[in-house]
Amino acid sequence: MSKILVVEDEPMVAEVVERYLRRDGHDVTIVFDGQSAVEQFARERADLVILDLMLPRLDGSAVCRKIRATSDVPIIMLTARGDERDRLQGLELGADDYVTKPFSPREVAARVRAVLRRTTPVEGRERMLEFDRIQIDGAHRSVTIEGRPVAVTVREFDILYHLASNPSHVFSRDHIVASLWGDDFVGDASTVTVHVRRLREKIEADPARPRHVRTVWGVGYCFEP
Amino acid sequence: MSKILVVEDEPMVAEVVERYLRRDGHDVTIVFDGQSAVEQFARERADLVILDLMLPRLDGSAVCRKIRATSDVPIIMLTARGDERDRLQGLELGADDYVTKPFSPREVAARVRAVLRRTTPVEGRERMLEFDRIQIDGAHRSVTIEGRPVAVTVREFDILYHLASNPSHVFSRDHIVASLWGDDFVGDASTVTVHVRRLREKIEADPARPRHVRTVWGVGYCFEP
DNA sequence: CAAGCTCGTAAGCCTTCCGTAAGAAAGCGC
DNA sequence: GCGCTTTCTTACGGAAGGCTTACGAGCTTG
Repeated sequence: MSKILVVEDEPMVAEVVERYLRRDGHDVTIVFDGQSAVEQFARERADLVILDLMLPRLDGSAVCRKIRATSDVPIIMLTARGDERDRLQGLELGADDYVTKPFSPREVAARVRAVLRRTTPVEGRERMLEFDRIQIDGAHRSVTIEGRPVAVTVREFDILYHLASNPSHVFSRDHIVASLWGDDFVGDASTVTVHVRRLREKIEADPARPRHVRTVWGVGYCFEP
Repeated sequence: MSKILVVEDEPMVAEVVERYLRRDGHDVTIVFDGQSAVEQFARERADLVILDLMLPRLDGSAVCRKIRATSDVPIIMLTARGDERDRLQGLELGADDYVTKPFSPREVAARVRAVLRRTTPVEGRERMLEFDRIQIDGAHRSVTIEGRPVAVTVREFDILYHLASNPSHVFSRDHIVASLWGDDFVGDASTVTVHVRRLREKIEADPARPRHVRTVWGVGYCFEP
């Protein structure tokens, strides 16, 4: 989904944050000190930066300034405590949001979603996904295969869109349910199976040997162009 | 559904939480102090731990550290508001989620569902391991050899990934079983042998003379790029 | 209100995978 | 080379996961 650079010197913290962000479908890179952060960002622009304030070699505020000198990338600061001075400093430096330690990784993931929603103008849910054989129009919620329009239902579209927005990434049934139905859905994840079945019936040439919506045994489904 | 260990010294709170979790179909064990928590966890691994921070005998952060030393089990912390936050600081992010008192049991149950949903689908390691001849993609759970995709099963992938994440390091069969199946696996370690055999059949040019997954006689297996 | 969709659930079937056991082969010490 | 241990190889029954189908509930449409 988005490329995120995490700058955090505590490996355990970095790893947990990474896990949660990956689970949201992001592409995560981790560096452990300020100097590496600046170099990594110069080498490959990220869509969002998560930046610890206390860092070895080059501290967070300096990193923030250096990045801000060349980019408007959204930055989320991790500050040591609920210290007002840190917060102000962070916002002054041009951070978009801050999270104070101790924090739950879940909270960070939520902030990331919020910031991305804010900074990625409407594009998120209405992208046009185009592949050789199949086009998926997020704005019109329509699907065409080899130029032929195909009628899919709401659920079918959501699943297809979700899978196709990260081609060849494997999503478990549970993940799909959580993403599309919400965390409070009480039902069975096997309902996804049925929707996928019906979806295949419509978009696959041979539903028994699916080409686009693949089953990864024991794991979940993935979309292949 | 899942085995949950609740560590909470206030019997009434513990009981209410238990009732709600049982209603979700979980298997609940309750202990009332930190020392018992560690012992109980050593005796029988839980799928998730709910851990009060204020505990007699051994406090929550110490319990968390002890558990974290041997396991990645998801932990949800119960913390009192305000004054407890400082103590959490030393704890950093050993926990996967926090709930602050006073809380509704309903909320705890919801968090449990959310955390389990996040942690159940295949462990969160998703690094890309790239070598000259072979690439192992943790996110896609796919393996390619000389550009050719190879279909491997869940177990085979887990073993390969585990070996390849430490190239040239020798892992004993028992170690592999413990890491991938969990300590409570009752079966024989020879099952690893069979999986390795099947894996070689897929990724080795000459399975009888393996190049990547080597046997170290009397010790175990190791991966060589 | 009837007809038509869509959705979620349940049940049975089928495929794939897993763990075990048992004999064969290979490596090691002597 | 000989006995011993460790690993390889193979086959098989059971388990787990996925597929398919059918059906009833809820909604929309005519």
